[in-house]
Amino acid sequence: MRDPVDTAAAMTYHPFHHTNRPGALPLPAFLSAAQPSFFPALTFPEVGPLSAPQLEPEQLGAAASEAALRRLGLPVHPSTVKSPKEREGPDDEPKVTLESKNLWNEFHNMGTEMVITKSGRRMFPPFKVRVEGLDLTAKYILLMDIVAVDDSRYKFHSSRWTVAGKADPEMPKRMYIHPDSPSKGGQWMSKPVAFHKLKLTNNISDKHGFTILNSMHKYQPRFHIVRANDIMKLPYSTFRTYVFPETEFIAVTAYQNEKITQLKIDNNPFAKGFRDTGNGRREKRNKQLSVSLLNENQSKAIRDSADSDDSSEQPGPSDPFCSPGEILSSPLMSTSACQGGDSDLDLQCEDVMAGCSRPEQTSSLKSEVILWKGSAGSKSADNQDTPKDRKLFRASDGISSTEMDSSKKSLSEIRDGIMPMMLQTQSSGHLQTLDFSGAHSRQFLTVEAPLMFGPRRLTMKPETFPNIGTGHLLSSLSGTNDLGAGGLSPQSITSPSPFMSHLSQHMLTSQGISLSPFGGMLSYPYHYMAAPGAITSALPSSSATSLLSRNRYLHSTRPLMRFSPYQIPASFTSSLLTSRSAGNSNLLTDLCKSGSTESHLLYDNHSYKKAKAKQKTAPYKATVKGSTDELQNINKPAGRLDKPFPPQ
Amino acid sequence: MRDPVDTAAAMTYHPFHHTNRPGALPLPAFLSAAQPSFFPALTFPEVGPLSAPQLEPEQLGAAASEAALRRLGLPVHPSTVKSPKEREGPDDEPKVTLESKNLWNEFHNMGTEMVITKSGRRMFPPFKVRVEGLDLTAKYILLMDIVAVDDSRYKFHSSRWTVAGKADPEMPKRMYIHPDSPSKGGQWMSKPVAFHKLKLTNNISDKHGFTILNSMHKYQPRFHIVRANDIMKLPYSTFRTYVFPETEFIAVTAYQNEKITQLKIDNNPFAKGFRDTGNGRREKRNKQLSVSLLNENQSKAIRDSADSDDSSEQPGPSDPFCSPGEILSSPLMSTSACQGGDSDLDLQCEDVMAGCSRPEQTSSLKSEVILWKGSAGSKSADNQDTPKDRKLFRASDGISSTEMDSSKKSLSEIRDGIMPMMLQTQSSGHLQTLDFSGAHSRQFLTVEAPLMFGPRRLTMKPETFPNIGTGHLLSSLSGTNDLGAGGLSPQSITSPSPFMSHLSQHMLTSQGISLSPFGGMLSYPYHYMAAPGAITSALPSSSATSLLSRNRYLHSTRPLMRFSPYQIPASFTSSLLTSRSAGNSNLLTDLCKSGSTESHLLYDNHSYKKAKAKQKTAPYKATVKGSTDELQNINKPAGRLDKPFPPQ
DNA sequence: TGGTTTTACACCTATGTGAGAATG
DNA sequence: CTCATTCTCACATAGGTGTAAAAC
Repeated sequence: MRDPVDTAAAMTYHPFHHTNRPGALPLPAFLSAAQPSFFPALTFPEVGPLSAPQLEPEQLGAAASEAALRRLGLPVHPSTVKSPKEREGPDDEPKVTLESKNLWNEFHNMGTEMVITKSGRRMFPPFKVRVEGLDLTAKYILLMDIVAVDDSRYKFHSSRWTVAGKADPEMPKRMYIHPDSPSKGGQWMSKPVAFHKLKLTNNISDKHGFTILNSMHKYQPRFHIVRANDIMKLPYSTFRTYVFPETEFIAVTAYQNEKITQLKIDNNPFAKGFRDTGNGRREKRNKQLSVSLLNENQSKAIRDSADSDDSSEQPGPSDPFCSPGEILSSPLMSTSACQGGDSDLDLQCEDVMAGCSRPEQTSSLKSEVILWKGSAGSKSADNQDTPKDRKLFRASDGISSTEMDSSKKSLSEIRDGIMPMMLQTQSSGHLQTLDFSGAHSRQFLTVEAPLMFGPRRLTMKPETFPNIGTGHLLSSLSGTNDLGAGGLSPQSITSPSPFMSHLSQHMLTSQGISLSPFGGMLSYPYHYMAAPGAITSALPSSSATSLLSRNRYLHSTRPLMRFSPYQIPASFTSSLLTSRSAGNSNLLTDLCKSGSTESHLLYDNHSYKKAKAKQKTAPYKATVKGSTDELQNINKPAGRLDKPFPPQ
Repeated sequence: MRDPVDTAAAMTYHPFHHTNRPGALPLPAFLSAAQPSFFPALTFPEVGPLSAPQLEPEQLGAAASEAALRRLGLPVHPSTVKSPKEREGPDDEPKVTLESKNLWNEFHNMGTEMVITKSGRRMFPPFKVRVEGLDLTAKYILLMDIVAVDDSRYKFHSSRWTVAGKADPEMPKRMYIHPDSPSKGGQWMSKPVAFHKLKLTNNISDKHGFTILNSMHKYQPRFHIVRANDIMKLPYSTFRTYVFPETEFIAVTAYQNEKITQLKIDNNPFAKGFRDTGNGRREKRNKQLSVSLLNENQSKAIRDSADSDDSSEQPGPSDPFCSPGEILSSPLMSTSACQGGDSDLDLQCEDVMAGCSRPEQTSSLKSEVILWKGSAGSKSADNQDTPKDRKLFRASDGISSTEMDSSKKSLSEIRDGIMPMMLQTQSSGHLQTLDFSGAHSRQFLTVEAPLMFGPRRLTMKPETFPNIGTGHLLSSLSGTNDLGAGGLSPQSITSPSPFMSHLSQHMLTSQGISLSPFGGMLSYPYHYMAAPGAITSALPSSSATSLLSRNRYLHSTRPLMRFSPYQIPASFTSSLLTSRSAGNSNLLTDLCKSGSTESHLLYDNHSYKKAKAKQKTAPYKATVKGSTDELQNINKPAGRLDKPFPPQ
């Protein structure tokens, strides 16, 4: 990974222009072979840039590879039917590069852990990407979300992570809209796009709009690009989803692997106080400094250089701003970052550096990227391993990308028991004017756009999705866990069904703004929040109700089925579009009240936890079937919601 | 200043292409008139881009204008003799724009104050510039320094700053090399260049490499661009110096003007805790919120938006990374930032935003800039006022720029008692290999380049420079205070003279690296540092000694003469090239020891202060002449140094 | 008991406060 | 010795981070 050769040839994913790296390693046979065989009869009326998986030689470390292989339900090419004119053109084949790849890989190689706390915790290797290939003047909305990787719960035993049963139910995932959205392509491309404000929490009652994760579960951050000049248009826009396998992590409430702890301490500027140099951090440590001595030292030096690095906007407190890990090729440290070629300092990294928005970030261009290419649809095994069973297309120097268009009609064909997931949105909307006034003297934003939600169709093959999925898209599904190949029949918003409950739900709290299709402002977790006094939103008992996102637990009396993170593009999601911005809740709540609102205490923290605990002991299905009472308890508040959506 | 018109036409300084703004105000007559008359017979074999002052209409506020007028000794065109082939070509006419102009102006209009503390303090409106017009692939070194504006000491009385006597002696100023240096033009231009790490201190024993300033004195930050692919080549490279008058400030140990305090609180993310919203900051306040109500509110809202802004690299702790002030045209707040035209949110600021590296920084493009154009040579009055006496060329929408080339032979002619300062470097160098190893596991940097220091010639007219000058270039001069028109005779390194003591001194501590022409590493303030145990550096008593920079106080037995900040390009400086990077001192010290070193406790803090105090009561010259004993005390350690440099 | 989770803490960086100290 | 100007320093605010012990 620190191979000079790697740094020489920057590989970023680009749909059409894949660079073949000279020193590229051969792609595992099963992967290469799998590619063609898995898409024999899939129909791609309009083969999008991502429909035909582009395989790149793998470059990731062993750990990364393993983890990668374990992940299935990869990106799905929606193969939505788009007329040529509707396509976005050649300028819309954005290339996305993960920043701090080296750092991410270091973590990934030993099993990244992300602490989740009640008050919310940032991700440490910060999730930051560099985007290229956007239309300079077109506006885009960039988002990210974090979805469950599988339906397993993990435990850290004897220095290794092992599966420890079925996953706990996932809370609906929020789509985090980058605060700068919408912005012009030129702006987005001018510098790496960071998602620092996205916080992770394990507090299911979180009112900040943080991403709620389950401890000891594995997650995968995803990045989305949507060409839209208005957040209100998100639901009908094409989502281009990028997944960087090395950003996978296991959520924990306390670090399990000491090596991870050490890596965090060594790299996170905010944890300087725990570094060996003197103060704090008593015992432990010492031994785990040998993970890969050379690498460690190198990267350490590199990271520390961030201290003296000034290039970032406003590095702030000692540099917490500059993710040290991405500062890998500062001109002054090119010797360590770019070991290849030139002995002349001045000539190093020239090609790579040129055009980079930040010298420090150049490194990512030099580091390899794993390309995960998802095909249309994938069959999901119960758990990890047996990669062949899955339509996982993986390659190095790339990322997986999915494109879906929820605003256009889409059709799909089912072949070989595999079918691309499609969502058809036949709008019949809602015109509303939302005046977003952030609290705290924030900037004002007035949006006036039609918000349309209409009949939608979802066609899919259930097995395609692991039991634990995004949850933020279709957080709950009615029906059995093994539907026929024909999948669920199309659901229309006019015929409310739990199945569609989350499809149209919309919630934006980016920039402290929450909006709902109902014309009111909603406090962040309105659809499952149990916070006293929190207005949870309007629930017109008519068709509009189907637009409301509901927690999957609402339907726990039936087997839960969730989409795999890799299979459900965020575009369908729409569910929770949030952005951390505490402090505005009052205003939002008030605004919400002004609309047609009702409080829905879906369930409380306590009962939820109880259910969760229960689940840990028994397999998921067992829980669903055996302890319905418990879940019923959780879903009590859902009763109301269930009315318009009879358990089918 | 918030005039929409201003924001429409972005004016940045460009040597050849000066844009004439429609609504430009006429330039003060004396300025226009002064220009030609002051350079009647000056010879400019190769008229550099800056030799002929370009005047731009003024746009600054009253306060800014006043301050600007008060400043003299403006940029000097070195008129160095450069053969056509040696010139850098048309690609080397960089345009530089100060970021956060609005914020800077807000501060400037009420008298910017910068707190200096023992432990070092950042500047608050962060000094950040956007550079354009560089050669994409050529390497550049960007630097900044802060120099005294005049030789006055100030006091804040009855809500206004007034002169309170002669200035105290200045400590040698360090040239802060941007940590990313050297980097390609493309890299520098890809985003604003920030100098966050530069810290201000009043601790003359500072070992961090911070910039040492005198409290209650006025300073002017300067920005320099040097086309060089190696830091070692700095001394022989052409420096393009840019001065933004609105960044002028008075150093204070405690804020004097409450309005400034409030502005800081309102804008500095790190001071959030003092904002009115609840906690901290008890009394005071309330009234000073009316400076310009509308503006205040606007900017306030704008700044606060930084909180939700995520676009910066790693906003880190609460956003300290994004200087709120510069976040003036975030896409979401364009309504307030861009008052003109479109009502459609999506269409606002399009032209301005396009191509900007950061949406927030776009604002600077819209704000006016003051252009200060210095001509070759200037006559300096004793103090402020009487602007006519000075060759001050000033215009709005520009900055002053100076170009000097210390690596080429230079000749000058003396006319009208005014002569451009010139420095001729006839190299006869020193080949050395420096291995820079930062402490703290920092990155490694190995530089192998010839470091040449040879016979040099300095021709100048003493009166050209105010008594208080940069100090970092020629911090002390032997000879009388009023030399004849012929100026000092050329000094050669082979004939050591105090006059040249600082010319060749070289010290780099950027990235925690200090290098000296002697092949050893030097701890930062080695030439005047009094810290116990700190190695102050080698002082070979041979010709090499003349390369060592020495504190001006070493020569205080003679009248002190310093260059005006505007007249001495940093290129000659070379004296102190530093960059904050504490913690490396040990290593550096050790390395220093490995060379031919000796400890020189030049003087201690106490005696220094004593001398300073003394100076406050009596005019500068008086001090020099009358209290030699006091100064002698300070210079005691200098005795050793004086040996090779007999008091002439 | 043991695996998790929670929580009060201490540390880091940055910033302004305000009382007390140093200086004149 | 007093008064006023300056300066210093312990604090408190803010936010992020891991720790260790307690809680669950």
